[in-house]
Amino acid sequence: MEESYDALRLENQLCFPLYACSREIIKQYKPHLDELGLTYTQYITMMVLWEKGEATVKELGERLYLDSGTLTPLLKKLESRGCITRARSKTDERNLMITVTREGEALREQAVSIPGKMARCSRLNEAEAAELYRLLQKMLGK
Amino acid sequence: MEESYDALRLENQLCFPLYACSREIIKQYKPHLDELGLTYTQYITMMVLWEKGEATVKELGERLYLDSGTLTPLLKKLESRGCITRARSKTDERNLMITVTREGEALREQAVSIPGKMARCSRLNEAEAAELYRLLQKMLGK
DNA sequence: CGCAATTAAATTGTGTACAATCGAATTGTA
DNA sequence: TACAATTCGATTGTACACAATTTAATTGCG
Repeated sequence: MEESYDALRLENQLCFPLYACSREIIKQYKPHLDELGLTYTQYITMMVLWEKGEATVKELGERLYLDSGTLTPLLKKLESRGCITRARSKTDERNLMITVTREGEALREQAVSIPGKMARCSRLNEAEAAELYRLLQKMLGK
Repeated sequence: MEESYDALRLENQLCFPLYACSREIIKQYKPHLDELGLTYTQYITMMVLWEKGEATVKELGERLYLDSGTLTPLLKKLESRGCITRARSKTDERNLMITVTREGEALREQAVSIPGKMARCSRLNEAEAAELYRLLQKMLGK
């Protein structure tokens, strides 16, 4: 009747350190993002938009693995802050086009120093970070 | 005036794949956890409790990197489902002792098959999973 | 063409996360 | 021993996440 519950131990899960690590690092971003008045999710959304200039909600969702239930309220907040505009596409009104404003572009200049600050306090060296990146991409099927 | 915003590209972040990967894997747990009526956070909480039999809210928080703002409502739900009991410690009333009930213990038998099911659909081989685990632990300062 | 199927966002409801604050119990020290 | 400081959990408020449903626009097929 003695059963082994070893597989159920928290230390034997890969998912838990992934989940914990993700949240811990997002916490480390917070003081830097507070200076810009952005949350982490808003920050990665702006990253996609800074890179492309504009994108539909659908494209943002595919890139960030987020759905409209998360993005719609988040984008409305970014709009009310003046960082982006939201407008239906002329050619297909189902699509909502998100565009970075001048004010949103200005925020980019403040954001550009953040990756360096974060890299400096990482516990991994460059090779380890690269390997971690590779494994995560593989896990995501990329 | 030409500036490099390369560091701000989503592909150049370590945090984003970590965050995306964590959420994608938690989604893969969902159909299995639905059968037990547990959310992912409730599942890892039960994992700690199954292992120890009982723990204070503080101990759970340290182990799971969660605070009372998250744990208090979650534990009340687990209590109302009959999986755990919540009782103040006799020796120090500030501590709330969480104990697994017989019903909570029964859930463990259903949960024990989950890690195997999850491992089988992973895209990483055993060596890669071990290396990923090591890097995440190092990142967490463990 | 007409209309069913599909698509894109928005909405609704539940459940985390987490910062900040509060209140009760305990501890350390003058 | 008073009492300030600390500790633990609960509460409040904001912001995601995400499943499920709804609404409006577009597409494709008979």
